[in-house]
Amino acid sequence: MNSEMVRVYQCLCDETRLRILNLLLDGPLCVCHLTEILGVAQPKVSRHLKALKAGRALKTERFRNWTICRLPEERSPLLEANLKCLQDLRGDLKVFSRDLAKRTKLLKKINSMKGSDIPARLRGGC
Amino acid sequence: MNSEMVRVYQCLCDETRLRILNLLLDGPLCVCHLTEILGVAQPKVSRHLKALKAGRALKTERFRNWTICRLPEERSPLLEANLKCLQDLRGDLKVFSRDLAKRTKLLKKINSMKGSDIPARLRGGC
DNA sequence: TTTCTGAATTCATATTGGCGAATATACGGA
DNA sequence: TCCGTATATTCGCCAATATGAATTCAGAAA
Repeated sequence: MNSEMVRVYQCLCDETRLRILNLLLDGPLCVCHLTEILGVAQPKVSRHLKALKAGRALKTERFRNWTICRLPEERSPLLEANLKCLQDLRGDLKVFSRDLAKRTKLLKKINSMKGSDIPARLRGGC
Repeated sequence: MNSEMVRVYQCLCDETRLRILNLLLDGPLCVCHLTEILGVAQPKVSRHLKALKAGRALKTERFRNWTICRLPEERSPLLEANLKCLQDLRGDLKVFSRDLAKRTKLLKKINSMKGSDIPARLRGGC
């Protein structure tokens, strides 16, 4: 060690990071939308994203000015199991449900605006 | 939060604590045996045990001079899932296998000594 | 009571981690 | 080229955590 295991747990043991993973379970988001939904300062979000990347729990992709965040397609068994746990438990925790509701609302607002030229695979993001 | 979730992850994100959980998956152990198997200082073990208890990932029981450590019978879904992960992954990580081998050796040595008067449910412990 | 063993706690210190505020960088558009 | 938007990084600070060494505490045995 610090084995893969410890690194994964290290990035799971923070509330903000769990909230981010919870949001990304429903699809990609750009940093600015994450920031808005979470209601925290942007540098803070950025730092937590870095931590998640260090634990291989997050991938980012640049599109124009935006950084699109998503869960990695290939995940260690440990990460996979814990994402599933998060899925299962999200309903029980107010923070998580509230974030998801905000997410839905925000994306609806965006989609109702003039058609964006953002590629489909990034949609829902920015 | 700090929800149950974060607390669980907090106690999983340390190598020594994972090693302890790994050992306890195979049955109870007293603090002195844990100390010997792990090969670390006793106060350090003691402190990590305290951390595990804080995350409800460990129960202790006093018997004479010894403190017997075991996994709690009732575990949150999150803890349960991660203990299962540990089971699955233990074979891949040298530290874990080495600890288990040491454990086996130590217990064999102890059992070959004069019959102890320790209750059966604590056996394997001290 | 004294002594011994096993375990927990304290102390001082070092390391890490998170945070807000400010600043820097990257990049597209005017 | 200059500007504005989106994101990342740096800095200074504080809180939390980990550690070794020493000490204390609890209980059993002599």
